[in-house]
Amino acid sequence: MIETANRDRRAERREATKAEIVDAAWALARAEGLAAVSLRDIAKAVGMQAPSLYGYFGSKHEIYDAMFAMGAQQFVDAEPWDEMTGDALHDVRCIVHYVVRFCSEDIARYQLLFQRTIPGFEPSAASFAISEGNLARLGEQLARVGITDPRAIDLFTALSAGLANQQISNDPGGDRWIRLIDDAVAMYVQYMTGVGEDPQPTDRSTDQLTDQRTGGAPR
Amino acid sequence: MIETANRDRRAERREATKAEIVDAAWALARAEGLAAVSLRDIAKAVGMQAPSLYGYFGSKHEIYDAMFAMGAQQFVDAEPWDEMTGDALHDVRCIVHYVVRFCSEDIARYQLLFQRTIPGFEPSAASFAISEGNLARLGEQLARVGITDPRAIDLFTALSAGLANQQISNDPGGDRWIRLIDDAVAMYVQYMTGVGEDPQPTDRSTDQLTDQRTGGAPR
DNA sequence: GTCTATATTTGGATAGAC
DNA sequence: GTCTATCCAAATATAGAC
Repeated sequence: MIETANRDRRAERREATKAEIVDAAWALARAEGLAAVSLRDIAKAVGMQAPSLYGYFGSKHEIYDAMFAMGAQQFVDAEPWDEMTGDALHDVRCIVHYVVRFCSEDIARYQLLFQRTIPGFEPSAASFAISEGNLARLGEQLARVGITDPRAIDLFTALSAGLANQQISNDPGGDRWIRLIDDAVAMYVQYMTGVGEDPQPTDRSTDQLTDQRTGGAPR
Repeated sequence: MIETANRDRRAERREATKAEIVDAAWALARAEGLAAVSLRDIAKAVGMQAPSLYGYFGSKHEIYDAMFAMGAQQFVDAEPWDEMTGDALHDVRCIVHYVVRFCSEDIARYQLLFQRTIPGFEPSAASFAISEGNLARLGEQLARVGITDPRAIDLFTALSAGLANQQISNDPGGDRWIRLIDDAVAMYVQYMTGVGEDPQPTDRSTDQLTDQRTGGAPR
């Protein structure tokens, strides 16, 4: 019994140290860029020498994999699905806001999770499963507001990815494309659900994009 | 006179060699990834030793810069603007097709031109000017079909970038998002120009995405 | 578990002969 | 202009002492 207790304590300590290492790696990635992360710097950040890291991870790629899993898990944890109302416009808007903010608030995380920027790195099956779960739950939510066609879902991901990508690439730290989300979602939902219900819905929605803020200089 | 002629020939030869080096660098980037390009490999590809490259470029970043300029110039050269008709739907569709194909047919080029994947590299003013010219001409074309609002243009770039990004990241070599372009453009143009002109335009367009190809399994 | 020491590889870049 | 030789730095990873 005492032995088991000791083992548990040791295992807990070990997991805590691993988490500390991954946290340090993320901090470095955010500060210096994902590709600039080195074992030396990680070790220095946690008060170790580089070789000591091999007591916790078998290779640098294993650290990347743990980072990947952590990032994907963060997406799960902050999911906005208790805010869903069943109204398509509101719910889709809410989801896209969440996705774009999640991507643009941490570019390094975005690159590791959604781009292929680390040469030779691929997430393990376990880590990748977290990501696939995210996509599946997203599909469920879209289905709940009546969007079930695979092509419609692909268009949704393209729209979200495009807004996030432009925000990150062309206005990092700003909100130039974030401010477009509501209009983009209006366009999408309108196209998906049909606008025939409202006699003249185009007047208002078109104005939002073509007449409003015409004088506003984009960054 | 003879001296000038000799100088010209030498200059031409020099430019030809520089072009050869940049071509080799691009070939390596496409084969091994942008970050995996090394001076040694470039030199080997053109039949030189690594230090000889410094007779043509002052640093590796200068080679990246020349690659950037070449990629941006390729975008100019293949521009589809002699195919413009003045019809918004047709022209926008044509432009998006061009952009998405340009991006997805060469991922290394896409990464260098549109993502920030090389740590510490920024294009020179001259190279960047080519890119800005591209964006400006794109804006002119959109204006010609009545899309002038900065926000509308931003939404256009987001939509194009999103389709290209998803195509590259999730279906490289395929056409899963390329096949969505026509629908995406219909959605966009419909939202921009207003659908009030057509009594019931939503029936057809909605069907395209929600009912058509429902059984088609996405990759 | 952590360290020091080191192997190994691979880069970019420079010096100087030819 | 191109070469050989070399420098220097940085990175991953391993061996073995403590």
